[in-house]
Amino acid sequence: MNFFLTTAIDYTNGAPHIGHAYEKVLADAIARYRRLKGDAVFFLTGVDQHGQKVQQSAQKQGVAPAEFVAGITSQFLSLWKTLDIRYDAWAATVDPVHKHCVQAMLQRLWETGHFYKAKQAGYYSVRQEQFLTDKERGPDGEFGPEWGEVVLIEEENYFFKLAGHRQWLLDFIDARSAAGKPFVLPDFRVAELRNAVEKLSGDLCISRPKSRLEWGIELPFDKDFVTYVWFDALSNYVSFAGYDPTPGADNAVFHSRWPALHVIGKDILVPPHGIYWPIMLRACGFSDTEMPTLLVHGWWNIAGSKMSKSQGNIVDPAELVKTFGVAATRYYLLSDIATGRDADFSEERLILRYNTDLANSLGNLLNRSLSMAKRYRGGAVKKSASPLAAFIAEKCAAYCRHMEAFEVHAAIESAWEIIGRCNGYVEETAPWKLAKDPACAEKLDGVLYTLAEALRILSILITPIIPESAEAIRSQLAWEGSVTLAQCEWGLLPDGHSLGDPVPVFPRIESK
RNA sequence: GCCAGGGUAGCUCAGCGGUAGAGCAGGGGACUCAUAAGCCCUUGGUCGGGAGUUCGAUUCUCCCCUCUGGCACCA
Repeated sequence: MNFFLTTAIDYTNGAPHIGHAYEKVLADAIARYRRLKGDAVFFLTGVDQHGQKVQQSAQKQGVAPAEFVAGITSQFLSLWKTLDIRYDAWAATVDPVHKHCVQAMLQRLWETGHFYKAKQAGYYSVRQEQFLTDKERGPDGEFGPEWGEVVLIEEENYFFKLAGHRQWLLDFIDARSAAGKPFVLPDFRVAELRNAVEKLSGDLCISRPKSRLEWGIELPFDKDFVTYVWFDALSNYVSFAGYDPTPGADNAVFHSRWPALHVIGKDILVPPHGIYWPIMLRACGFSDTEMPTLLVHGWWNIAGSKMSKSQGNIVDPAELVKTFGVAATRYYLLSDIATGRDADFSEERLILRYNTDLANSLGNLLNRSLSMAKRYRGGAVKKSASPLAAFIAEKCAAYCRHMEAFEVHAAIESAWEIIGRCNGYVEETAPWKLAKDPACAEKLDGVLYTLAEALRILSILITPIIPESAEAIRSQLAWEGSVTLAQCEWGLLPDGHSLGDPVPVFPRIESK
């Protein structure tokens, strides 16, 4: 089965923060799970490099936009490497492939009458170089001093007709929900989107005159304009998957991938992904069955409040990895938040979860198991049946169910129930006592094999969460078999298999 | 103002008609294979406030307070 998932593309105007990192880690975990399952995964992520703010920031630094963007982009690329994000394609919007696709899409929609040119009048901040809406007005109804000089200007722009699609979109959203395949996940966000669609009025401005913004993709039908924001950003999901918008084009490769699961933050559900995107696709001729699904995640708050530059509470994920390691960072981001909801970030909590779950529970289980196998049997295990096999199979099934529903935190819990059960099993069977009594030799063999097998299976289950550590565990188990969900079957460790030496995979973080 | 979702143990949250659960933190214990890890037991809550429906409500209904999103509006 083919599985296509994307993340939002990050705006290259500033350094990545923990929110960017969370989204990619979440998507990566889902992608890795589907690979384990045997799906042909196409995982697309990238950066949004055009636009006003980039142009301004570049100007401020006295460099060309392309150069500025390359610098920030490299920060993202290096972070994804650090975090073990394994994507299949990289969407950078300055890419010529993307540019061609966007222009072809614009041309097609222009020719089919989805755009019109109109005069727009409004309050414009010269300093910020943007139109202001009533939202920007202060409590006194005036535009605050942060906007500088505000003038009323008129400007011609191109608009995308949205209003005519309102009823279709409502029906589509309802139909998907009724079919048990909500357009938006978790489904509590469907109501929020529906609400917004109900109130949909007016069209979408899709251009900026070059006199005001040069750093963008030129409209193919009017050289004086570049396209602004959404036709540039959203279309990355199709342009980098091989889509050719030209009517009648052969899109076999693209269609083998599409439709996608878009992993996005709650801030960009309404209106871009929930309204503009499906309408853009429809205008391009996509049918209802060719519409994507949106997986909307929540935010990490810092000490209860939003992360923001002005509050100076931005958490740098690269720094986090440097201090605590990839495993601690990924594990924390995936386990301490319920998909779709918000959570509170704290380093204390990260350390706690790491020490409790990784070092004490899983790490110690591996360490004590290998140590006993080595001490009592020279590292060799004898294949045998286990009283834990059924329990483990049950938890594997629960793990899969949760992963399929993108409830990664719940899947992690299922895996950790196996660890808890194994640690309890060690206490119940007390191998150190069995080892003293030659009559218990067979029983001891059974316990040691059970622990080794459980750890082998666990190493598969945690692969999507902490791939590097999973590999380290397999290496200590000296297991070189393939790593797929099918390998979670009990009893694949051969009779007489020789385990490796115990070395702590998750050294405790000692905090003062 | 409107829509949605919260307010349950010190903390993070689950439960959702029969007077409450988990993990972590706190307290106690037995053990020793292990990263002073693991295991067992345990303290702890008038389930935001009020009214109603019910034999019975944390769980359903209504009102209020409060938090979080989204939308709208105004001088």
